[in-house]
Amino acid sequence: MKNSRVRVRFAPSPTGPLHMGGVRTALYNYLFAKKHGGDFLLRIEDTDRSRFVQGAEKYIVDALGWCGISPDEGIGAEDKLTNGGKHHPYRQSERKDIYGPYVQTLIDSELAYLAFDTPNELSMVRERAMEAGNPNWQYNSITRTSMKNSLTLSKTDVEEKKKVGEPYVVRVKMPRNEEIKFHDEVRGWVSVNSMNVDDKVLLKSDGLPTYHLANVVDDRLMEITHVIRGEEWLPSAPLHVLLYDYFNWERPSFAHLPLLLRPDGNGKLSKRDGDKLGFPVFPLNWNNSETNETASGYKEAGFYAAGFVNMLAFLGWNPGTNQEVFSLDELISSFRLEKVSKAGARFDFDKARWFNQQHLRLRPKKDLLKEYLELLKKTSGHVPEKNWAKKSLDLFMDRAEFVKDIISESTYLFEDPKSYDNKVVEKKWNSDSPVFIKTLKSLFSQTNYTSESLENCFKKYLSSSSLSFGQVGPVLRLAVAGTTQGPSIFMVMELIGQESTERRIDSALMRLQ
RNA sequence: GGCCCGUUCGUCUAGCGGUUUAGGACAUCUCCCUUUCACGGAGAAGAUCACGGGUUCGAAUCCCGUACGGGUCACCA
Repeated sequence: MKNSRVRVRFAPSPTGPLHMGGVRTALYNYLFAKKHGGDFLLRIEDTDRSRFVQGAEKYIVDALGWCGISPDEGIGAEDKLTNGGKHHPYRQSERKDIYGPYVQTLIDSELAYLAFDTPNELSMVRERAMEAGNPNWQYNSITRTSMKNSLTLSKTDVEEKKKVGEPYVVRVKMPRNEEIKFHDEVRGWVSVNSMNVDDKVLLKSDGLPTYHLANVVDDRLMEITHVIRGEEWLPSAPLHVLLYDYFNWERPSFAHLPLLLRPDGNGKLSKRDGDKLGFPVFPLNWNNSETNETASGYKEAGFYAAGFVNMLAFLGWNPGTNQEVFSLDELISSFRLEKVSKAGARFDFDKARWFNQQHLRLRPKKDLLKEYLELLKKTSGHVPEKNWAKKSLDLFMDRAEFVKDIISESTYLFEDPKSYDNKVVEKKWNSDSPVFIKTLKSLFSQTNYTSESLENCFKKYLSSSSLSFGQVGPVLRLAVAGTTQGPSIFMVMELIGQESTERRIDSALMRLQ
């Protein structure tokens, strides 16, 4: 497999929306594939029909699409390749019939066996073990000798049971005492004694394979060269590795990624955290059709896909240089599995916002202007003239992390102040103030309403009346904008124009008397 | 609890035996710019590299133990 084309896969189960941890796993897979000129496939692992959630698969495809990490093959790649690719179907429920023969070869070579124990019987055994002080009963090389399976039952009994249709599962036969070793691309050598891994179910009684079997068989069939997945799979990796050996297949490379942790450090980030933690955990909004609640997504929160992806990439990976702001293409060329860290990473929303700010500044002016105008229209209905909008964008974008910040910071460009900042009123507004702005209003009316001449005019007034900027500036700003914050007041006046400025001054004179 | 994985500033991390008075970024604070707010610039504070033993002339870097954290123990993925 050393010389073959790199092929990786992201294989989520459609049990709900994909959360940011899942997106990161997909991202690392994608980056690795693209870095090596390989393929990134999306396979849906829907062998557990009881946990199937309507709309989840579409959500996964949409979310990856938004991030710009669309699959080259499989689900979501139907527009690129017929049926998603030559290894179709890519939905495990549709591959149901593929697994049988593989299970049979294992049974034939006595590496797997049939087990007739009912779920009820099993839970009773577990319960009894629990009472006896064993909290972790396992179906393994020792206990299987006293269970109802094809190893303990006679051949005719087994045939009889099969004939009458008694449900059974197929379990893998784990060796009694063997070191199972494999090399992990991020952790180095990992070794587990087979004693500690149980006789996992390979084929369920409903005829569908479990993840363990399906994942190994499909990865083989789909020619996957590198299995890159979350650390939660590390404990079952020895089983998967053993399965490759049992089938006599060359093992793919494995890489187990560190988990995304909650900001408080207590456990991994999970779907259930929803918005409880004060930030979205999903890439896109997700409507839960049962509860009719919406969990918020990064896209709708105003994040750029590029910023979101950049931020995710740095949660557990670092190029080893001081560069932090990366485009997708830059991530691809810099990505190396060896630079993935081993420890879990706590998510930090502040840093996420910072990444977005960086990407906002990287945006082509044209695109940013378009986004600004669109959001402006959507939120307030204002449709300003393009050149005018360009100026206001220039004025306000420095202080924004998101496009929506530009809108909220610049509302007074569109609407006369509804109220005046109380602190400034108390501090700066006095009996002289009305005279100042009344005079300014008439002086301004005799000049061009451009920031330059307005400012000149203002300064002339200051020197001729021996006034300081501090006495008059804030008062003017208060009257025009209602607040003391923001960019140059002369630029603001230029943008809102003479009529509006004079109206605001008059209004302030009335309301602040 | 068993097994597995991990542990460098509050957070993400650089570091892969000597170039380290442990570097960067976010957050925090100070100053400058702006008589505003941000942006920007300069700077400060912040990590005895979890702890204890080794190995070595020399360890954040290698080994062992302990502690702590996380993951996982289903006919779920």
